[in-house]
Formats: sequence, structure tokens, C-alpha cells
Amino acid sequence: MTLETQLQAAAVQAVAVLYGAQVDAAQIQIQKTRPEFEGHLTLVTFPLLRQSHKRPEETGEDMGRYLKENTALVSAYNVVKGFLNLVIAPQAWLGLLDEINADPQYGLVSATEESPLVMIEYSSPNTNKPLHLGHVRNNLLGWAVSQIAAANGNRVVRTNIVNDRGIHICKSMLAWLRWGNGETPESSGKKGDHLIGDYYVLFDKHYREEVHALMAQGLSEDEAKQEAPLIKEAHEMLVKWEQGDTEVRSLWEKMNTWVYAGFDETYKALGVSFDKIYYESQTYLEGKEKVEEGLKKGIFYRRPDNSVWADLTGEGLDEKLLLRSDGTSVYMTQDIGTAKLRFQDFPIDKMVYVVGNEQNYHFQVLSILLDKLGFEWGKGLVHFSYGMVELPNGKMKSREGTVVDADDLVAAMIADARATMDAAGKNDDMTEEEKQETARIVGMGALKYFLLKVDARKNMLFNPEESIDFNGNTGPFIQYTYARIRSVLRKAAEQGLNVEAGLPADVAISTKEEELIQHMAQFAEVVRTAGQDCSPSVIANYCYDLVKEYNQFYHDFSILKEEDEAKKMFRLALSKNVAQIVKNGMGLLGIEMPERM
RNA sequence: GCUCCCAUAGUUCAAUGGAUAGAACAACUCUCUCCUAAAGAGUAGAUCCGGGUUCGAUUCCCGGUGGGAGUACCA
Repeated sequence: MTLETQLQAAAVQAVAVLYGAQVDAAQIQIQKTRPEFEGHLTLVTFPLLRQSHKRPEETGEDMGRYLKENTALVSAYNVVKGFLNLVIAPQAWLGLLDEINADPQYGLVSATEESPLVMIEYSSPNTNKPLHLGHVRNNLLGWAVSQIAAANGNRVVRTNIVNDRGIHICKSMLAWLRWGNGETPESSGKKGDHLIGDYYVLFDKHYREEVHALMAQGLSEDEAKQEAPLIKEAHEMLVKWEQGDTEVRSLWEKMNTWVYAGFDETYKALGVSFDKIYYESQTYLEGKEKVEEGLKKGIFYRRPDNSVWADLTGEGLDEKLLLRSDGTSVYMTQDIGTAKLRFQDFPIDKMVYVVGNEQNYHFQVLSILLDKLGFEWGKGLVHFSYGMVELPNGKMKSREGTVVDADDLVAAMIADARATMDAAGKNDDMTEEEKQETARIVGMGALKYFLLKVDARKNMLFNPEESIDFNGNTGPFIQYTYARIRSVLRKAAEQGLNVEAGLPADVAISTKEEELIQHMAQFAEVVRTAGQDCSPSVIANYCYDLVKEYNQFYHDFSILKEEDEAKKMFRLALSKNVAQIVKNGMGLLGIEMPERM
């Protein structure tokens, strides 16, 4: 139990005894004491005035006296206006550190058989082009959210819905047939997803030429876009695909295989994985069935042109198309089908979709539709909506060639980490493999931390130069502190000091050390709140704050040269636990910690 | 047009309705005989505008202004 919750409980009791009133624990506001005042934790008395019928200062005095006399937690207090500053007793700090020290998983909760099952969908790529920076944010957020959910005692199923069918795939296929000369990943030396992406771009280039030519002949832009021979051919190919044409299907399968091999490499580099992958080619028919079912039940209606719609004007939204007049399915139909299959496969309690905020409306509608169709978790589905990643010179636009490719980015980050390491020259005794592995951990740590420290909901700016900065609020700064602590602990072990043996029972601790323990203990609460809000950025900023605080502390003295044996052991234990907590926290974000760097 | 989101130092980001709005980067000063200086200490610098709600507002509500997204028989 954290200090805050213990204090809250005691304060509830105090109010009952002093004022004979019942208050909720949530009504007891505890916060960290501002540095300019004496104390560790501060109780805000304003919310209690209704119960005490006294002025804020008097209420603070009453509460402070009660807490000091009746609990072992508080050793002193002072009142400033409506704020009751509490000094926590040294023994309480030692007890807390003991608690943290005893549990390497401190703050993390494991799932049991009865835990809620949370399914998290993320990544969800199209198979016609390689992953870019926007996907990277999605993948890293998805992974972090799933880790945090698991650390909050949920059973987690990570899932991916691959958009492997549709007109966009046909465009790549057509371009490859026409201009590819049988090129393969092996023959070209390109990653499969990049190869297919190149043909997608090639299609677009020729298609636009055709459109321009037609417009020169007097057609309007819309007409030209529809009448261009290439797009007509792509549509024909899509129809053949739907009919199961063997030639088209086998080409489609071949090219998808290339793309998946490419994606797997990227996923591996990003350190993400999935428990269950769904493919739209397998779910879109299910969606049609479900829509027909809804039609029979009268939830949806058919228009004279044969298209099927849902009327959501009662919910304050528009009418939404579910099946085209030719009977083919749209995006929404597929998501309904995927939901159906997932529900068959897993006893889902909660569904989380990690998808960009440009689809807020889509998920608002999906939630209502799933609910109408009888999915229990439909109403409560969570759209974990994240903002776009912008570049200093504007948005990423594939047509303008301003897309940041995921693989290029990963390679650049690792190369840069390696260059920085080599320049620092502290790794001269490492083998080449060790150097490369450390560079990978640090480079990826920089990238992941940069993307995860920002509130997911907000659009963010990705400045390539700043992202590879290793100073300040960055992943490598945190990793560096970790590596330094590990170094100290190694040296301590060489001197025969056993840090694993419990804490010294009796040692004088400084104010800074108390604050550090307080900060560490907060980790449990941070993980809990981050889990409720699905918020990786909260974890990231916590790790940074803790490490920054430790660094200030660390420079005040030399641990291994400390004369007092008990103090030395205490400080080693403190350091060890800071490292452990930071490692756990960063682990939730998918960021590894190097033993050396 | 309609709907939704965002607005904080020069820049990138923080702040369950709480005390004097925190960091980092960039700028300017200092600190390596020292467990890893990829560090630490210091100086300067901000809540878009106007109302409201209350003990108290960056936070909640209303109205502006400025940015972004959605509004397709695309996915």
C-alpha cells in the first residue's frame, strides 16, 4: 500500500473522529509538498471545510495533530493557509524501501485466470507499401499500451488486422505485371514490402500521366480519373480477385508473401509482436453476413439502388453506408466482420483499437453499430486515438517524397548511436557484436522514447536532428544512468559487497534520500493510473523524473568511498532499486536497458 | 457549411481544479586528481483573446481567433 493511500485512510478516520462526518477517500487530496515548504506530503484541507465547519488553518491544525498522535507515519507537520504539510517518519521510508527491495516486480500486477481479457488491435498495415513513421508511432504505442494493460493485471491478446485486399493491392500487382520483368526480392535485393511499394508508386506515376493526357483531350478531372485505362484495368483485376480467378489469386498470394517477410523484419526491429493476426481477405465476407442479419432484424435498411445503410441520425450522427449498391463491402463492413470473428475466437471483455485520430468518427460509428448488432463490448470499445506525426517542413506526403520510411529511420538511429558510442570511446573493450547490440538498444531506445514521451492524443513534431539527441529528456539519458548504476553495482560486487542481502536496519537517511524513496514508491500508482488511461507518456515522464532526481543525488557523494558501512550498503541498495524500477518502467514501453554503454 | 481535436518559454514537451506553471533543447556562466562528464550547478525566458463557474482555473463552461482532422459507393 502506498503512503498516499495509508494517509488517505488515516485522514478519513481523522475526519470521522474529529468532526463526526463521513468522507470518501477520494475527497482526501494528497500531493507532493512543494520544495519551498517543510514536509514530504501535503494534505489539501479545502475539500474538508464542509465537514469541519472551521477555517482552513484550523482544520489543518486539527488534522495534523490527529495524524501525528495517532499514526506512525507522521512525525511532524505545519500548516500554510489551506495546506497541511506532513513530515513522514524515517521508519516509514525504510519500510517502503524494504517493500520495494523485496519485490523485483514492484508496482506490476500479474494476471490470473479470472482477469479481464483485453484485446488490443494495433499496426493494421496495408500490404501495398512499407511502414512509415506514422506506423512506427502506432506500433510503439500499441505495444506499450498492451504491456501496460498486462502490468495492470489484465490478460492481453495483441492482434493485427492486415488489410490485404482491395484496389490498392491490385494497383501494385498491375504495375508489377506490366513493368516488373519478373523482379523478386531475391533478384533485386530489395525488402519485399519496399519492392511492392515501388510498384505502387510506379502505378501512380503512370496513372497520373494518363489522367493528364485525358484532361488535355477535354475531359474533366473526375471523368479522367475514372476513365483512365490503368484504373479500369485495376478494377477489373479486383473483380477477378473477388471471383477467385486463380491467376490473380496466385500472384496476389506471391506478392503478399514478399510483403509479410518485409513487415516481419520491421516488426522484429521495432520489438513488437502479435498473438493473433486477422486478414481482411478472410473477414470481409463475415461482415457482409452480419450486415444482412442486421437488415433482417430491421437495424439497417436498403435503398432502392440496393445499397445498405445504417441510420444514425437518432444518435446525432449521419447515415452510414454498409454495403455498396453492387453488394461489395466497405471499410465499416470489414470491421464488423473482424469483430465477429474475434468474438468467436476469444471471450473478450474489452477491445482497444490503436488507430489514428483521423478515424475518430469511424470508431464512434463502429461502437454504435456493434452495440446494435449485439456485441457486448461494442458500446465500451476503446478507440486509442493518437495524433499525427508531423515533420519540420510540414506533413508526410508520399507523393511529395517526404515520407520517413520506418526501416531507414531504424537504421539511422542505430548508426547514430554507434557513432556517438565510438566517439565517447568507453566501449573499446567490447567485441564488435557487443558494440552493435548496444548501439541497437540505445538507438531504438532513443526512437521509442522520443515517440512515447508525448501525450498520444496530440499531434507531434518529429525533428530528425533532435530525436537523435542523447541529452535531456531522452531514452539514452535514462539508459545511461541505468548503465552507470549497474557499473557501480558491479564494482561493489568485486569488492565483496553483497547488495542482495536485505537493507541495513538502522541508518540515518537524508532528505534527498527520503524524496527518492518517495518517488520510487510512486511507481505503483503511476502504473495503475497509466493503465486506466492507456497512457505510455505518463510512464515515460515518470522514468525521466526519477532518473533526473537520482542523478542530482548521485553527484553529491561517492558511494563506494563512503566510510560508514551501513550507509554505503543503504546507498547501494537505493541505487539498485532505482535501476530496477526504471528498468521495469522502460520495459513497459518496450525499451531495453544496456548493462554498459 | 457541419462535426471532432489542438493552442503553455525562441523550440520540443509537462502540470487528478491547488501554493511562486515544471523539464529539456538552443543562449550565457561555472564544475572532471572523482563509482561512466552521454553528467551536475546557475542566469534569462511562457498559459492565444474575452467572458463565466469558485476559496482557487493552464485545467471546467460559453463566445471569439488561429492550426489540424473528418465529413466519399477510399481503406
